Amino acid sequence: MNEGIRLDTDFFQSTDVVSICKKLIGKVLVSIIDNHYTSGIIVEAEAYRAPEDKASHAYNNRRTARTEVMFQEGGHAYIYLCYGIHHLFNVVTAPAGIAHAVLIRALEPLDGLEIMMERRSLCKLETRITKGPGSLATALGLRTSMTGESLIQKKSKIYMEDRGIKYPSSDIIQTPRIGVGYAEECAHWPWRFYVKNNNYVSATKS
DNA sequence: AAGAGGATGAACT
DNA sequence: GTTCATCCTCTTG
Repeated sequence: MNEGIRLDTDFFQSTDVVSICKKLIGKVLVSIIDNHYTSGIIVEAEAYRAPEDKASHAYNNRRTARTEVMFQEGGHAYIYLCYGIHHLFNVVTAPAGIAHAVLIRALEPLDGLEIMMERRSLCKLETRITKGPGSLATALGLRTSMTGESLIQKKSKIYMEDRGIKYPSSDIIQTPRIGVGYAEECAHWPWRFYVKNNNYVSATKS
């Protein structure tokens, strides 16, 4: 399992969540859940920038029991349930009080393939193992009950690291976000980044 | 107390 | 391309 350099608290404190989002492409997301080590390269992610972003759950600095963790300082996990079925994993960014977050939308799997296949009920390796935010959360064993967990502490069960993976900037594509059509003028903001020609990037609805 | 709807994915045709 | 599974959170009364 090829140790990399853990992303520390400084990485997540910038108020430029779009830049952080772009920098996360190529970083590795690791989880150690139920004693299983699993990881994958982040190949698709989206930035959410409250208070002005209508697509964010914390739009207009709305504070509820669910969104409260988004106001914590950068480096915490925000995991919530979507459509009653899917657990979606985000990293909170910016200093405390600023509710920015990055949604991880797709991974290229690295470690723990067997476990991930089992969690996804696959008998052979298919790209859909970690394609799409709900899929990757299932593959890594991430659940809404883990929302608020720190990714920074040494004992963290969820964290990110840099293993020196780099993509040419021409291979990092920037587009509008997926599934946020309700967000009016914010819907077309190009805050989604993904790796060109990567098979694990989720399909875009045309 | 009740109801609507959502940062989706899978299995269909 | 279409349908639908499925349930938590927030809003309203």
